[in-house]
Amino acid sequence: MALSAALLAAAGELTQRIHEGVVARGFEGLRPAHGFAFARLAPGGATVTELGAHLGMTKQGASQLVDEIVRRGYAERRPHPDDARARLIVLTERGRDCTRAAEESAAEAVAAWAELLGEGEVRALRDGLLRIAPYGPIRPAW
Amino acid sequence: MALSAALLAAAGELTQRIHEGVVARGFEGLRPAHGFAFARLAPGGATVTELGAHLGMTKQGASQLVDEIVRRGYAERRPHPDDARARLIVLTERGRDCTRAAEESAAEAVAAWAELLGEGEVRALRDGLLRIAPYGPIRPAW
DNA sequence: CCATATAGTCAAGTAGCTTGACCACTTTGG
DNA sequence: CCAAAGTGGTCAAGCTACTTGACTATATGG
Repeated sequence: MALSAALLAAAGELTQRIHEGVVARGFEGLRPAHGFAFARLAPGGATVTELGAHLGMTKQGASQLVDEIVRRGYAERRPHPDDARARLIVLTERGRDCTRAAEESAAEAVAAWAELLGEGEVRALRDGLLRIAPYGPIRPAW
Repeated sequence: MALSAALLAAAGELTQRIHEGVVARGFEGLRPAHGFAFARLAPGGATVTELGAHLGMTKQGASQLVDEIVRRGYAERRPHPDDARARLIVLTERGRDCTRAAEESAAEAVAAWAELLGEGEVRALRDGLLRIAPYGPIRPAW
């Protein structure tokens, strides 16, 4: 098995585990894509257009995604402090709870790997991946 | 940035690069999901049901995907040698060319990483990921 | 042989996007 | 200061890649 196949398989596995962990902690009706939205919203919120750029989709698509998470109580639309056209999307308390749940699930998955590989090798993995992965908009893995 | 985020970002980046490489080599109208189908079909073909299980979708969904790649000349449906109900989906010559193009693109991306990390570290990355990634059906990364 | 299971397809429905049109507000520059 | 162009957001319609449900053809096990 090649590096590329292993990487994609590991990413798929991780996504699945995070999602299962989030559901197990009582947050339903969410898809993995929402997690990336939450991550972008968590530090201070974002506009719909910024969110769309981050997720690699149109602002209309992002707006629909925001509709969903607002309807489920994870976020809310506030007037933007500096621009009357814009709205600042911010997480609610429930949204922050859910974000923490996702972080815990991710940490759990990584901890399971640490048992297989050992702490040192996990750190090496992390460092290698960090040097590979560029910052920027999220891309769907497939 | 955490390991999990780096892993997902690297996987997204890789998928994007493979896809770009495949397009650059003249194979259009394909999505990343098709690559996983090709990988399953390459060694001796598979039935629609097997393909669906591998891709984590229903047999109807897999059948529609097969319709597409057959229409574009990448695969063909043959009678199954042992079971008159079933059909064996096999890659055409063009399908095998496309599979090779994808492998080349993946190798190119990995080679670029090797320049950043060095051969040894890439091998370490590969080994670590292989010990993490289980075999089994493909899961969408999100 | 007959009952049940399995492979595949057809048809209709759905979710999650896209594109296009539009309004509200902001920025730019003469 | 104001007109023109740009930007943020939404609404509506359409599309695509799936899903579920129903069905036919073949296989399998008692």
